[in-house]
Amino acid sequence: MQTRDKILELAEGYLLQQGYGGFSYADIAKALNIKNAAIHYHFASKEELVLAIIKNAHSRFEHWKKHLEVQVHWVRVSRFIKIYDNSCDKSDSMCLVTALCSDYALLPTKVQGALNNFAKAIHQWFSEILASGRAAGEFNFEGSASQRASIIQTSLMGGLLINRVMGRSQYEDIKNQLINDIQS
Amino acid sequence: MQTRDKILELAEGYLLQQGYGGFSYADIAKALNIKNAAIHYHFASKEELVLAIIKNAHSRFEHWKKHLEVQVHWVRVSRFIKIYDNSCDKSDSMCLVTALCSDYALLPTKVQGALNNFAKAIHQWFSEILASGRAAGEFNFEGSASQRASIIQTSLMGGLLINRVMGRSQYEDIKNQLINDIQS
DNA sequence: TTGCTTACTTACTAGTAAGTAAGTATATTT
DNA sequence: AAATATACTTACTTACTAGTAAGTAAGCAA
Repeated sequence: MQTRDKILELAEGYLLQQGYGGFSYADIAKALNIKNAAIHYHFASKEELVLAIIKNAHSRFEHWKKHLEVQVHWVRVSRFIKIYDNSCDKSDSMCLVTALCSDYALLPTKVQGALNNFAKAIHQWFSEILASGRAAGEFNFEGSASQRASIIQTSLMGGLLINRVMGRSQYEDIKNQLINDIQS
Repeated sequence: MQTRDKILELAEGYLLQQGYGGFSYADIAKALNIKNAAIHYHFASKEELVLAIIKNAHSRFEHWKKHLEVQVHWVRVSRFIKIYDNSCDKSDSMCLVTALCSDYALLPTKVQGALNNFAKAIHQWFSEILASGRAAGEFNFEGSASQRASIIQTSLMGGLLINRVMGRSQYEDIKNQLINDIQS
């Protein structure tokens, strides 16, 4: 594994745990036993580094989407929720959207833009799944698919945060009830 | 208004917008046209300052609760939601729990503890309102009151975050559907 | 074998973070 | 009038931030 990829992986981990302002080049350098400047060689600025993280996550999401196209709607939804479960397992991380939203005011404009695109892509995909899943009789819920998608997404985002203070059981409670709320 | 209170008010505003790591004594000093060290006179450390902010918010919450005891359940719930609306209005702030949860790993232990108590108090109050409101026939929803409280609270938390990238209309969508979901 | 690229290190800068020690002006108490 | 407390300022420290300039060792290409 190349240094560049190790930096990306580590930085993403830190970002999800501490937010944009919560990690430094020094943290990464120390963990990889390289020098601060070596990171600057691969990513000229923190802006570029985080931009690369978002780009990576976005492209992973696109592949994940395509990979799941063969599945029925409820499998796709449960896999979507599983992503948040994994964040919970992985040292009480936030999701990428949450981590960046919470530091939104500190973000360089380009990072805000990339985050915007990513958040929109997730919401659009999830809304479509819920809409066509309902049409297919797999789901049953009140309100528009877009509204239901927003509630589930934001509740999982908040759930990962509240997990940090209230513990895993509350996250599980939320998740189970969100699933119940779309059950036909 | 005393300097101490001005510091508290300003610091809370910064905390809600930028998180724990996102504001500094210098920011506050500049805004109040005093020196860095003057803040240390009132609050020896950032830990003490944020502890005072949480204590303040917690006691405001207790008074608010008591003040609303005469109201029917649905008024109390709509006032609760109104708090999040106000955060949205006030320069796209997060709520206090969100702001602190997102920087949880950076928080001094005492701050984590105070946050814990505050988050628990909110959830407990809200669960009780939903439970007794349902018993009184004012609400109708699936699952336990605790689960429904968690969903509404975390979804509003996430809603305030997503408002920053997706705009106010998505927040409003979430809010309206959350209300619909408990309507009898 | 000379030159160029890759992937760094060394050594630094300017700026900012929280925090502190000592001094000062004003008001209050004795 | 003298002593004390309040609410600061001045001037500083230590530690860390992102970022940079210059140098270097290894590998590949002509």
